[in-house]
Amino acid sequence: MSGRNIGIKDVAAAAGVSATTVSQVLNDVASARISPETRDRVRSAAGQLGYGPNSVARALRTSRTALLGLVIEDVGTSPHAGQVIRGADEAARARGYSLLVINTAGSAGPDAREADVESLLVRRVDGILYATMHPRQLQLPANLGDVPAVLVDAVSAVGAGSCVSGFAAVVPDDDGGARAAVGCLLAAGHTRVESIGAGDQEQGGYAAARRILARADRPTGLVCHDEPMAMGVYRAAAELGLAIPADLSVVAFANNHLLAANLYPALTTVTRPHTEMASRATEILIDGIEGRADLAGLAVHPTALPCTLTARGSVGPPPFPATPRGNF
Amino acid sequence: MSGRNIGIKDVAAAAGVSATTVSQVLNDVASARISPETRDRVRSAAGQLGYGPNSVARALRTSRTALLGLVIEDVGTSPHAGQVIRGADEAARARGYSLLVINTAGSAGPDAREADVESLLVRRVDGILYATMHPRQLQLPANLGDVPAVLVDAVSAVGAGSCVSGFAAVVPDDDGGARAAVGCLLAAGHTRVESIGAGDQEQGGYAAARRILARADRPTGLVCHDEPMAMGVYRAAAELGLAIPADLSVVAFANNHLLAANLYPALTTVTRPHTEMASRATEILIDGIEGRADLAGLAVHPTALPCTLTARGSVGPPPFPATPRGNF
DNA sequence: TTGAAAGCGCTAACAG
DNA sequence: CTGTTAGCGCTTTCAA
Repeated sequence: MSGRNIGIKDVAAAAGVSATTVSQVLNDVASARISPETRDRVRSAAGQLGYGPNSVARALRTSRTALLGLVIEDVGTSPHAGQVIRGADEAARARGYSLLVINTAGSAGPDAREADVESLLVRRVDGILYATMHPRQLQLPANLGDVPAVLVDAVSAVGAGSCVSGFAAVVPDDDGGARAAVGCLLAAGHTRVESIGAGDQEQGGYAAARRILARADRPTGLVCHDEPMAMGVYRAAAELGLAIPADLSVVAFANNHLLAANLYPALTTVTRPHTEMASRATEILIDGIEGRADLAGLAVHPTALPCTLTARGSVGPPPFPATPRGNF
Repeated sequence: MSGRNIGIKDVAAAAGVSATTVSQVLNDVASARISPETRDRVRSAAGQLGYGPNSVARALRTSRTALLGLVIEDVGTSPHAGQVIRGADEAARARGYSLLVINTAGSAGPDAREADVESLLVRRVDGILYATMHPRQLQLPANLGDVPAVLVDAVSAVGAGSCVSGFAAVVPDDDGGARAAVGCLLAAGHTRVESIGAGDQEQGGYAAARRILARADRPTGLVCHDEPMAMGVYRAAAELGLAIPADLSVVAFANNHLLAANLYPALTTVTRPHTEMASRATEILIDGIEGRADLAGLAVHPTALPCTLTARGSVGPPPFPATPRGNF
């Protein structure tokens, strides 16, 4: 029942004051000297009537919408787009902002990207979060510069090196994540650790894993760059008679909790902090909008957030003696 | 450079006409009689100046924001929240609307849900899409009724039966999906088909699968209610020496393409049409907002959209003779 | 300590 | 065929 159609002047009438006073009381205007009694009267009248401000009118007047645009790649395909949205939503809400979300194809060209941003600018968003699904350099749409903007998971191709025209960015500390992955294998006692990655994607890493694991000097620990690879490794290991983790330990960069937890053995993962990156980026953006932070200054170096190692069942001590068992 | 700060009167001045004329030309107002020459002059002036309408001012004037609220459960946890967002985004954009997205915890109580909706109402959204992550009856927040609303993946607990207070809803045709799942097993020649579902969730269905597959009269085809169960079945089968699909065929309700495609053998799935449900719901909602459809009328029966069977590698003909091999 | 007045940019009656 | 006028609900000088 909260009256969506009663306005400031209804409250004013009910409280026996002017609209100005209502506005000042309800917005806690610092410079306004208003007696405590009046304040009470206004507030209770507002409460009584179920008054809620009309954010559209306010936006028109102040030219601030408290709307944040979120451009996000491949929502619905990528497993972690949702985490980005959640992080941004939480942080935005905590500071009184709302999220205008727009999906963009990872494959989209510059024109389409510019149109996506434009559709947010038309809405007069106060700022834009630009999230990509894989950490990378990005050719950004030119109109992104029309409002404060922060990148999530990507760094500006333009800004790299030339500190001047870049955007503030929040990225995962992949190097640290890789160190953590290798480190957990070393800590378990492994000495022969390899990684299979970007170049080995046929059949989700299965072929590469077959090749690697068939070698006499095969590694006892493997770091995978994503989930499909880990699954390929599991399959290859099973076929070669190698048990995980008894004969082979596996760690993977992965964000699909559902998958990692339900593999057998459950997959030890390094996860990128998508939710945190998004909420951090959102806070930076809002600070920038509100003049609490200098976005241009922050653009010089991206903010890197640590990845998290989640130990599950796929890492154990190396076999000893470390002789390949083969497929008998 | 599209001038975000040049207004209708700048265009009017440039074209030598009044603001009214500009507004009418640019909005193609049907009742306006304006000469073609004037129209041209206005349009080219607008183009020249890079004029874009101020949607905030327009919203204030017309009390229509062209904003749709999307309340969505467990973004970031659920694998298909993204698909819902994508479907809604596409449909909304196609009709000139934008999406205000808000995440809500699946576990949230009525008060929190009401607050979530309230935060959208404050923004003066023209309508709300309310998406849950599992098809089910739902206790809806009371204030959802304040604007046109359509449910995605859920039906109103209130509206069930009593056609009066319900909301229009778009749901998956799970029955049809189940028939398709069973049907593809029958078509492959199976005669002993079972399903493992809601009651068997410990260890993702692994325990249930062990039990079922150990029986002498074990089924040769299994329908799983979700991905973790399918993974549990794969594991149980492997341990019991049952090959998929030679000894056991598996179909699962699943939306995680990444997972299904990378299991070995790849998992045959029945997928719920989340993207289509969302875009359909969005269209219905917009039709309702624009007076082209009667949402109350649609509330009587939810719109059910068909699930899709994707044949991958986990279904084959049953073993013949169909004798259990056991674990020798 | 409070109120009157102006105006954000736009649209919609109504007059010409 | 086109322009004038009013006003959406709010904030913000400025004056009282």
